Amino acid sequence: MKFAEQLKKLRSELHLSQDDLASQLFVSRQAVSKWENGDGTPDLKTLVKLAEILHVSLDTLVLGTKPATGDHIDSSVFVYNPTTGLYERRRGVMNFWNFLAQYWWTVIALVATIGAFFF
Amino acid sequence: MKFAEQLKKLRSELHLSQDDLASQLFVSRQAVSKWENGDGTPDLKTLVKLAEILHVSLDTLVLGTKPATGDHIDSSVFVYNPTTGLYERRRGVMNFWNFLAQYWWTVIALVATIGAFFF
DNA sequence: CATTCTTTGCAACTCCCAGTTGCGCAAATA
DNA sequence: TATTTGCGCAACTGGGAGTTGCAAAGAATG
Repeated sequence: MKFAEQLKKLRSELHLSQDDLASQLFVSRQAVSKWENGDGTPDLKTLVKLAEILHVSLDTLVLGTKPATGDHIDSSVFVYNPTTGLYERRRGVMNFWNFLAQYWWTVIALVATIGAFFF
Repeated sequence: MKFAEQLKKLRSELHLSQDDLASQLFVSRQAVSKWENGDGTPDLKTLVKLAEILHVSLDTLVLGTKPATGDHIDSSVFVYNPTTGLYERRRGVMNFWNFLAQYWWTVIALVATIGAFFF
């Protein structure tokens, strides 16, 4: 059971703060602190999200063991594009404008909906 | 999250009763029943023991998949800073809600601004 | 140096839910 | 028919997962 150390190690390797993790997991920063200090463990659902964020298998995250090498695609790094039918390397950082480029319709809908309240 | 089905499947494959599992895990028989019916999840410590008894990896038990191969650092989450000479963290892929979590104030401002046009 | 900002740990509290006990119900098995 | 095995559901309880609040050590910034 190397979860605590693994978490701290993997998190620092990604240059993430406890706060960064916490916000992505929708828990408080102190919760993450407890996990790393062995003062508690996350629930299963959160644990799965953690493994995704840290890009490791559950076995690596919890036990610190290296998983057997396989030849399948890591879904956390590649995303399936239904249009092309291919696995494509995902984008990196998404800034505000990248976001708008992809979700402009959502924003419009949001504005329209909220705007409706003012009439 | 296929834990419930996986547990039931793996257990029956080994011809074990819920009672058998429960006694090995030092929990009540009904606890195992809840897990299989999706009415709850075991704690992390118990989960690890469960994977051992069932002779499967945590990923197989929880996700129904083989352990991920990509237990490596995703270089796309780093950017090189020529000034500091260091690799610094940058944010990964954002989904809609992650975005809102960080830019909710911007969205509010945006809505307010656009809304002003209607008055 | 003084002053913020960032990152983290610890104490105290709340309350949710994992686990328990108890009961009932089908199927086997004798 | 009785008995055993295997399982699910309702009701309850206690521990701990998560929270807020406070404080400290470094790192920036001026």
